[in-house]
Amino acid sequence: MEWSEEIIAQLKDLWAEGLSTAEIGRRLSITKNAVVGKAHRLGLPPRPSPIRRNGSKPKAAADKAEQPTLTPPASEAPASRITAPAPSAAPAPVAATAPAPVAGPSPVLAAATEASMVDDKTARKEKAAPAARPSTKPKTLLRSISDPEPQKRRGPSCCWPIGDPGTPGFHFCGATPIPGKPYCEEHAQIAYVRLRDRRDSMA
DNA sequence: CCCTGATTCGC
DNA sequence: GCGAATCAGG
Repeated sequence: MEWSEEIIAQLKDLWAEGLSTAEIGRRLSITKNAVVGKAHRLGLPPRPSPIRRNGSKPKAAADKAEQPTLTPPASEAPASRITAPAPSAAPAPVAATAPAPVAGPSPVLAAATEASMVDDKTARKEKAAPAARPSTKPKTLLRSISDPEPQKRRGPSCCWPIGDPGTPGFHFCGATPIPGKPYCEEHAQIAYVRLRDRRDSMA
């Protein structure tokens, strides 16, 4: 895997957005392990992990246990864990039960509601979102998120990866993104889709 | 079972 | 440096 600057930028971006490692991996056509591994090497902020690895050492490395003569004072900073709503795991507080106000052009709520209903377990087998990369599904999905700062320099542009990262033809969408998001409206639709249906719809 | 992220360790 | 294998919690 060639971790070009672009790819790394993408990784950081997606990581900062709170996407799951597997999700990021899917987007970049790599495995989640690669994502996690790279993220660690990059020193990206760890995510709230369900597990705590200690005590049990499966294989080797059980010898270099600890250095008793070295105990740096734990001056840990207050862990400010932002509860960034993971798009693929925790849909934003969209109006799930609110009947979409038919009055105005609000496909947003409708779509969002629909997406919210698509709960895992129940619909994961259903191809509710066969969204691949360059898909064009007229669906608007917005997410309430305190913008994680997409790009700063120059005009923001959609950074949805087109093609496989690293390959010659690879490029980013470049369209004007939704405010607060790294993707344009078109790609935000498919970017924030849940389910792993995507994986077989890719490439 | 599915998901998740973290760590280890051979390459 | 990389990431599959593995671990481990939900």
